[in-house]
Amino acid sequence: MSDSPEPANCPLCGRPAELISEENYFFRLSAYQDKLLALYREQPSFVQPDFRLNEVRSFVEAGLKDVSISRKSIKWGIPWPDDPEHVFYVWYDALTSYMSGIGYGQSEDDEASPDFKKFWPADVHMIGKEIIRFHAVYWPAFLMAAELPLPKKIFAHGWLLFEQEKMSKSKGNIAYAEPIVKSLDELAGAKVGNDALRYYLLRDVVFGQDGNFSREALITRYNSDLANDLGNLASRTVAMIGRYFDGVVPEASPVEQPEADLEIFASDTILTFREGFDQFSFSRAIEAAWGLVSRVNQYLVETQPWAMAEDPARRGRLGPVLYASAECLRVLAVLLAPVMPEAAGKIWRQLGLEGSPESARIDNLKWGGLKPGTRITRSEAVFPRLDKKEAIERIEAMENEIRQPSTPAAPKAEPAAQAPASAAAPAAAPAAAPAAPARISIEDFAKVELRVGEVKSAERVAGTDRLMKLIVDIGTEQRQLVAGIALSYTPEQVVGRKVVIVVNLEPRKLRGVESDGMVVAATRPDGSPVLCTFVEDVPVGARLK
RNA sequence: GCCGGUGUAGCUCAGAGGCAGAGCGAGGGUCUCAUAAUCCCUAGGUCGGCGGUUCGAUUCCGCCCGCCGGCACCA
Repeated sequence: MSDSPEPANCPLCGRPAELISEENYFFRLSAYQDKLLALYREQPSFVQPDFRLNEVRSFVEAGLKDVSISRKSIKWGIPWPDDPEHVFYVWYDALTSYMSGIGYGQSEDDEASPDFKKFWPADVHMIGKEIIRFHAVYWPAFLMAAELPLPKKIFAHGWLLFEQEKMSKSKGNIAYAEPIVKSLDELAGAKVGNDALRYYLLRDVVFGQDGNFSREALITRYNSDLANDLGNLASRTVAMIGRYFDGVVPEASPVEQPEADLEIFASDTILTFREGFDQFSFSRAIEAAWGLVSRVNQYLVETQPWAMAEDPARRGRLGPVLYASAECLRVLAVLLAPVMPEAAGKIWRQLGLEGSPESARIDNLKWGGLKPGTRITRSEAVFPRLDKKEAIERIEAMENEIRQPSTPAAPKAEPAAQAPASAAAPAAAPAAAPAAPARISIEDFAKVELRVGEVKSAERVAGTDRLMKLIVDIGTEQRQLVAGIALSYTPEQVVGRKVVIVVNLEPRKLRGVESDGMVVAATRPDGSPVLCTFVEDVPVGARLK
């Protein structure tokens, strides 16, 4: 078993781990170290963001161990060819499903599948940062071994933190999308919640890095960016065309300098926006779009179309000004369709356009697509303004409702820790099992000898974060053992404490220090340990059962 | 412990060897087409600390401190 050592208890379900040994097949990952390093060197964009490439590279440079890729003790799984006793184990088959899912290996001629030909090699694997190693190291090595083309890029996104903390089911600090979306929809009286959440996350979080979710920031963005800036721009533009041109889009010419400038600004925005999306810099792309929103609002104040309407001498300018504004809105609807499909559609329809903004491909987006003579229709606000306090309270109330034990079905989403749920399948292995916790017999339990011990001395193991060397009196003798408790305790805090010791565990060296036994501790959600203690006094050496 | 990143206005962050910037929030003003929205003005912040290079550093180098991430370690 050169695989990762198992913890004493399963961190997911808390059941004790069992030490077993069995024969496995291995993949010779060690043989690919140089080839992988060459890949990273020649194709630095293979792993993104770039700081992840550094991590991956240093992992590989530290030396690769062969990986176990089969199991004998598991019944389910893909059978090993020519050895029916084995099935493939997680990563090997999970990663392979990227290809089998699009037809690879489904016929004699492996590469004959039209889907496989069309989609492989993938342009990008979009994954969570916690599985970068499997996608940026194992997976290309597997593919090299099979002499298949590698995906062009692995992009690892970050995690979403909740008010600066990692989201965790046991802490109950998870932001579920559903109550947020529903609350906003209800308060606004329109379907704005989904768009608002998507906008907020893509705009506020630098994609690739960890982001922080806060309800207050969400509502602030909603009001200032969506309601005040974009929503109001749509409202005022459409209203003026309605009022001054009976709802018909006016002629675009004659164009004067301000309109010409605006057109250039809009065209630049399209380029910047596309660039941002191409590089997965969604926040930058959206920022650029809002640069245009501001620019048009500014343009309206500068040109003052409402004054033109009153002034016969300038009335001729009114049409081109409103046309330019409306055309910017159309451009924005196309750009923002992937971010806010609902709102983009609403703006599109208000402008009287056919089809949908999604169908008007960003690649083909150019100034001038709005036809004079088109009949617009003013309808309800795209993003009605919300009362911040009320909105936050509403979201919290709805979240609490969902957490009620009366509706146990509500909390779902297994990978609680990482918010943007990870793409591939590592969770499949642990997640598939917990349905029926395995029971052990009393005899099995009796094999574990637990005794009360008293800590006589304690010192940190130099050069480690968590290790502490303890001398513990277990009644019959004094034992030296190494415990991973230094994150939570100082040596002074544990000396003299009574603790629970597993005394009949095989001795093992940790960082070169002999450890004969194990201290029993619970694990907090953040991984820090809490020593097992007694409320009443117990004699040293007492056996637990 | 090793490796990498980061520390800039109340908040979120840009930035670049030579007058410190944006958005939000806050204060003041303006317009009235519009969702009490828009637009304009206002932030005097030791650009984490200490040294060094330089005519000149917040921007380059070194050390230190804080925070974040990766690896080792968690029997």
